[in-house]
Amino acid sequence: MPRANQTAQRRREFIPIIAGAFAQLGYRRATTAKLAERCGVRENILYRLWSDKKAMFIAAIDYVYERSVEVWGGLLEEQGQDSSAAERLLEYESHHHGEFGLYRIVFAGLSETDDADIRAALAKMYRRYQRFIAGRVRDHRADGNGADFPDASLVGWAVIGLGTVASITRELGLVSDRQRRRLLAEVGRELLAGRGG
Amino acid sequence: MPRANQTAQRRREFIPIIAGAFAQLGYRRATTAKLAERCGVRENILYRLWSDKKAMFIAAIDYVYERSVEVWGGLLEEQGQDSSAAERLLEYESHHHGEFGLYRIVFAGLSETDDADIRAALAKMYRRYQRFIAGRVRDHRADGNGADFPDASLVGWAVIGLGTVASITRELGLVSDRQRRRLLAEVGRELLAGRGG
DNA sequence: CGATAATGTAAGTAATAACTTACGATTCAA
DNA sequence: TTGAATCGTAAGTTATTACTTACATTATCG
Repeated sequence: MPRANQTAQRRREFIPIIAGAFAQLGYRRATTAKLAERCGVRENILYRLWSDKKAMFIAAIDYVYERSVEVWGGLLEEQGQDSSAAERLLEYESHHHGEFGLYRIVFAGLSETDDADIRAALAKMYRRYQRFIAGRVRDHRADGNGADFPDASLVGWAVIGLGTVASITRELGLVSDRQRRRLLAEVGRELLAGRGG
Repeated sequence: MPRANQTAQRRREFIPIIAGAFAQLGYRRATTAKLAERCGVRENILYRLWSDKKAMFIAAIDYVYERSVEVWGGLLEEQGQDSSAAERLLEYESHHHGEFGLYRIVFAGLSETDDADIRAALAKMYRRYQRFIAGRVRDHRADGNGADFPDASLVGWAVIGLGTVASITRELGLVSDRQRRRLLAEVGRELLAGRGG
């Protein structure tokens, strides 16, 4: 009998490295040669694990989203605080957002949006992201904090927009870290609270 | 004597076409062959007008920004209305935003941010864009509408974020046109007004 | 052991795309 | 008319890169 198949294990081993490369370099510059080099193997090894480069990219999107959700999930479980999960999420993001390269990968993907599979992967990720945030906003408001306008689903999108622009300003060195933290905290809190509608 | 040099004229003639191609295809997919084809000439003609592809891209960024500013400038001059310029800007953007492909070009550029020249062009564009919006927000508030918190400069960035996420949702077909309009109008108006701080 | 499938290396291939070169055609003042 | 610069075409060239193939090595389990 031959040796056991380690495919799943190796995928798990390589995908953080691959995601990091896509985040750092973008889709096109992250050549398969570079990906392989960073993984410490030859290209054909990667091609045994994924059908093509696109599949590697989509796997990276999924991975990076899951990492984010893990962190956010942890924030939800921090009980016994007087802040809501939504507030903690904002607070966390204002300090650590974009840590896993989510936004850089998204930008890379958005330049490839005429590819149906990449579009679908991004769309799924955004939908789940927005739903998660909107849910936290609803919880926050249900606890008697703030009004119901603009509605939580719109606020979900707006918070994503806030995170995106925060990433852009960091990427391009447009504002100081302190200001970026204020942007997320002050505007984010304002969106969260809504208006007495 | 030879014939007159038409360089500037031709640049003006081609750049909208080139900008359109970059917006539609992204940086890498907009090959110089395609750009030339759309302009109805051969590649070397473009290379006589710009030193390289990067220069074409940066020219496209500038062009697209200037088109936006033209439109917004027009909105400012519409006097005799009871809405402020900031409100009209939001209203306009909620219906027509992204018309000139600004966001698609930006996404393309953000995937090339390790190129110093492209970074610089994008950074300049963002700074001017944010300053313009923040100025309108200040005017709006100075007329007695709303408070001064969060401050106009942060709101400027937040509005850009709003426009960005609106473009993403459209790009990926994530929300209906109607909801996207609500996103810009309702959340935008909320940001504009600020809180009674 | 030893057969077998997994794992690895190294080289190759074919397509693409940025950029160039050679050269002919056109315009226009002198 | 003509010479010189502009304007145009058509064909290279060179580098890159996604993906493949051929083949050697290794680990496992009956």
